[in-house]
Amino acid sequence: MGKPTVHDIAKEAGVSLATVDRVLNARPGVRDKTVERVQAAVQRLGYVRDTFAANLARQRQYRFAFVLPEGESQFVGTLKAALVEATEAQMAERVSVRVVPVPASDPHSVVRALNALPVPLLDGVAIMTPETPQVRDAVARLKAAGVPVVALVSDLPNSGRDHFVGINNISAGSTAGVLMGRFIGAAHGKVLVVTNSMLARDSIERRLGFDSVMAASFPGLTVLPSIESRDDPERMVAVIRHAVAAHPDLAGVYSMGSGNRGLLQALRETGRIRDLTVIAHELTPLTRQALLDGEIDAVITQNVGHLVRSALRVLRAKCDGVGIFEAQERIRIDIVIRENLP
Amino acid sequence: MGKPTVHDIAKEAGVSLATVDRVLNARPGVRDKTVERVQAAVQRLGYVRDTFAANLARQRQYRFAFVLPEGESQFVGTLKAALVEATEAQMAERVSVRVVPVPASDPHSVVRALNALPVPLLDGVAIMTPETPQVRDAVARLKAAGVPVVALVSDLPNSGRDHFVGINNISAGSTAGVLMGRFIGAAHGKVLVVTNSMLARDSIERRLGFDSVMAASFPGLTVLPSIESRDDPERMVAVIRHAVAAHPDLAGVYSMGSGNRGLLQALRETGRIRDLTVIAHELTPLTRQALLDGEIDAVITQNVGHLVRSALRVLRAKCDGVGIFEAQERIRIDIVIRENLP
DNA sequence: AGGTTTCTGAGGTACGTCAATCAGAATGCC
DNA sequence: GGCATTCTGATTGACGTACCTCAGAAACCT
Repeated sequence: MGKPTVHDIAKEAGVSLATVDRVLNARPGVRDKTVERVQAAVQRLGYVRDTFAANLARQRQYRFAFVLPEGESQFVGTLKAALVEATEAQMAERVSVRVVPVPASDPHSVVRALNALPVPLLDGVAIMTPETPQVRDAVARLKAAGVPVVALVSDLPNSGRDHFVGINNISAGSTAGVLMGRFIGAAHGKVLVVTNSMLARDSIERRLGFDSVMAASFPGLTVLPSIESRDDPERMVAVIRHAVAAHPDLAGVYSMGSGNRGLLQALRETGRIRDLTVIAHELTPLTRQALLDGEIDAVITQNVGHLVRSALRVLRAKCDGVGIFEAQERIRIDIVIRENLP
Repeated sequence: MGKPTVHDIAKEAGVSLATVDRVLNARPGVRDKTVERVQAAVQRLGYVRDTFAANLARQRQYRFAFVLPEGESQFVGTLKAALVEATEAQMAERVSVRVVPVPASDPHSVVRALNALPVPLLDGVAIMTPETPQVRDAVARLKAAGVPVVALVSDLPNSGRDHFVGINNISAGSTAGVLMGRFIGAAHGKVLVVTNSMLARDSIERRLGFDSVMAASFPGLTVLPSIESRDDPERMVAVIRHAVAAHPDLAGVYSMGSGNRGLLQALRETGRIRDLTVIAHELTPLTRQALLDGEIDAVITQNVGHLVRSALRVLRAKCDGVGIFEAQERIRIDIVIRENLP
């Protein structure tokens, strides 16, 4: 015989359909003893709610908002593309997504945008912004309003967010460190570390992981203090030029954040890009080409497709009050070299 | 207003519901001109079939069989576990899976098992077996009977399988090669390559990729002829012991297939496991522990969760006659070191 | 015992699609 | 024009669950 339905449960438990429904949907008005009887029947028959039918009957709609940094970052661009692709594929499953661009560098605008979200028309929010106390408060407000919230790419701990979809950046930094040390091979040399901003949580954590590995496993390599480009390509070119000139024994460059365009351009100018071991983050058209050209040796990345699909799955699960399948939601730290480019 | 339904399409096209249904489900009995009218309406309104309702009404059942090698291989074990996990998660989506274990080394039994599949009760088959002409024929028979077939892990080209779920093993070998060369660092040395069988398609392809990279990029390193363990741990121990003794300048070991237990044990015995750069395939409890212990330097793997989920998605898509979302189904070649262990 | 509150049963409608029926319209053919 | 054939319309009943109402049963209080 086929899968058990609510009717079978009702018969098995010796109660009516209405009672089974009340128990399954945690509605009030059922005695504890009866609840137990129903749950026992569910167990015995191995009943699983038919999500197709349930979603149909419930007229469920998943309206999500993705709060993403505006601007021309390639990483955010690929993320958005993946989001569009994923939502198109899920349109048949009643998922609709609205992207809310925010100026990530202006905390006030971010908070204003978060507070301006049309809460009653939203079933979930994914947020990718730097962590500030005000953002934490805004997230807490969303949560209080009953809207599930996931942090995307960069975590918002202590904000009450339901879930973090992204990688462990300390591990990512350690991974970069090991590759850097082993790829350089030489016993001695200097390593340059660049990022757009050391204020971002990601960069701090990556540097932490990177340093600990370098200190522990490659004591002969000297890691220079972080250089910040502050989202300014010209500044990047200038500081790189200076650093390369100042350290003739420079062996590697670790780019922790965005701004790879300026970095690569600057390194090309020095004429030493091929001799250096260059490791960057996030696979984008730019870094992909640099990998193919042999300018970048390895990219540490997270699959944007997984990121958005995981975020959507988690938000849906939170809406349904269902548990999530942890193993599937763990975003891996991908190592990409020319040979395993996807 | 909400999403358009079949009723809206009917109104828009000026036809009845029945006609819309016939067009949508490619049933006969509609004039070409009317078909076009309906399709135009679908386009105009942006109608997308509600899969929840469709699957409910259709009483769709996806009954799949996974033909997997029997035996105690850790990789197959993790694959099975992932399969169980995935099907449990999809139970609510009417997917049921039966695992059919076959003695992979005996082509006749494999073919017998394939031919014994209860075709009328099956909606799709995933097959992970070595490629032989008889297997190709059996797959062709399944296809002829209208059963979608996907090849899993190891491809079955020219068999008419609908899809291959797995990695490009030439690239996997190249990836291993680059890591081997760069991790060794030294200009000279020997590299041992071991596998259980050089008859398997995977091993041949991996060796191909590995050799081409080593020859092109690391000419100082000498790659020794492949050693086959033939699934015999004792033989593995013996040949490893011999090889290590014969080549004092051995710098690395590349394990292309299974049999890592015997390999690690043999290498431990020689006392040189820490000095050697060891690269293996497939992340299993064994290789994971070896990574943590610093015995293996890197593992090239494919995520078993992705493998089975992709196989299930593709089979479902083939059943529904729907296209697949290529980007999501491309299985990546994962590089795992201690620091980015998932 | 009476009344009040808390549970439960029975029954219905709806969700969007599939699948089937049957009658009627349009078309093609001679 | 008559007839057979091919299309089309209108209608209906599933599918499994959600959610609502209303009446009646059971338990609880004084």
